[in-house]
Amino acid sequence: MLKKQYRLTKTKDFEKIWQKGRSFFIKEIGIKFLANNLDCSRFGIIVPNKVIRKAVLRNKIKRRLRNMIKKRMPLIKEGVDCVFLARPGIGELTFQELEERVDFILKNSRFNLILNIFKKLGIRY
RNA sequence: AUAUAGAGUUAGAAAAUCGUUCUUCGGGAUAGGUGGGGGGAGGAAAGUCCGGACACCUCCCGCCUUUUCGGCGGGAAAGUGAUAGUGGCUAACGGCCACCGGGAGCAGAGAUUUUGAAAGUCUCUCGAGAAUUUCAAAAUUUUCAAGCCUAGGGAAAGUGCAACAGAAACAUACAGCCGACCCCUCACCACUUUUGAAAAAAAUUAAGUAGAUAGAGUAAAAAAUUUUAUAAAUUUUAUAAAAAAAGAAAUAGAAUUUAGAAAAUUUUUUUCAAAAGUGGUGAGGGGGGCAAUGGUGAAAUCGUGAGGUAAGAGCUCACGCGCGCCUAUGGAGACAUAGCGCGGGGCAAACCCUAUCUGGUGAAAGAGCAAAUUUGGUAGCUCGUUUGAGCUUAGCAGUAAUGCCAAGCCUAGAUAGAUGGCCUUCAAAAACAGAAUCCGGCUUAUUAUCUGCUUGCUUUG
RNA sequence: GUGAGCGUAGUGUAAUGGUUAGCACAAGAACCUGUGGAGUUCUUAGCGGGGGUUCGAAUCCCCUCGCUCACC
Repeated sequence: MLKKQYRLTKTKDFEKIWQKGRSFFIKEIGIKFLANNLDCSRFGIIVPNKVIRKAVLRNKIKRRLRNMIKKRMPLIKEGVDCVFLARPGIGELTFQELEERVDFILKNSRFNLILNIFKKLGIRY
């Protein structure tokens, strides 16, 4: 789990992001985000009941996404609220495949979600 | 020892690292944060098919306080819905336990049939046949241990339903059978009565006659007289009785005597004809009796057999089945057995009736704190919330479900919702699957391991 | 968490407990036409699954699977 300050907990926040946020979707996964006025970024994960029927699988995907986010926390820009949305087909992916998809979303530099610290440091990501 | 329907147990372990939640401890003035220790999904957490706990609300009753408000205790009429063998268990249940009834039916056992083998017996054509017994196999069938299935009140309150087929689906009609009973018609037979005809016999009358013939045969009858009696007149008369006269005579009557008809009438018998009546037989019709027969169907007035009857029928009997406001015995009871009686279709998972249970709403119940913004209240936060119909072990009661009691233990509590990522070893780490107020059941999904009541087979004693 | 409804050929849909589950479109074959379309004729293919009640179940009852909707 993320710490509480990095989590989105209120229904209103979700609604706000859903209405005003910008989005990017691929087949298995999508992301919506909106700038907030805080120092840190907050994250939420949505795995709808209709996409995955079984509760065990649903929890598993949440756990995996949480872990991935945790690993990439330092790379992500501050002051953004992100909501990850699972889409049909995500249940058949392995851990590595899901990791690739998440990286693909985050790397999409159109929205400058990932900081350019790597470039500054000279590390190739 | 092995296999096993069914039933039950367990649900990974150890190690490293990154990370999460609850709790506890440390330093710290507090908060935030940080460090150490400990705990952290299931047998189904699932489906939501039932039942309860808990909370509030509605209505009614009682008590307390009271102008009211309110507090405590008890209860749920109708309706709706549910349940349905008996007894027990339970907080409660549609659950569980034990039993009862019903069903299907494996093994086993019995019976029948067939086939084969063996044994002795009998027969004769002397190498075949016959039946019997024993053994084995197969088929059919009966009874069926253990185990399995069973929503199992009421069809002797009422309504309703049963396609097609069938005469007919619960009401007795139709076809049909019968000809016992009643009525009518026809035919035949028998009997009785009446009438008529014919024949025969007998009797009566005719008639001891007619008529004919042939005999026999002699003194009777009558008259007169006398006597007696009676009656009337008084001499006599009448009647009756007796006696005598009367003989070869009197032409001695063919008077007498013997034999002897017919017609007619009546009766009986027989035959024939007609009418009426009675009875029988046969045929037909109507009334009547019957529900056996009708082959269809899932189901046909209980089944089979015998008696019985005009024909038939539980009409009677035997065996078997069913039912009961009945009796006895056994049982706590369902019920069982025996007797007695009845007389006998199905469906209530069709409506319905009976009995029992059921007031309503669900954690989005409910209680509290409370920002911007003073009251109230909203956002939000906290509680409810995991010490409970709890778990483990032992003892006692009970066939069991379960209950009582003792000791020990505390064993998830999240709230965008906690167990994951990477990696090593244990052979393989898996299947179904994730708590959301809690608990008891049911149902469904599913893997591996273990136990082994029962049963089968084998071995040993 | 609570409540309601639905499931029938490839698709859409009908049905009183009782005929061989009907209809339309689609699919296939044949005919027709110079060819195609249209048309005509024929064929294929079905009650979500399991169990029960009943003589008989798509229909009644129970369990289950799947789908949809409503409340918040």
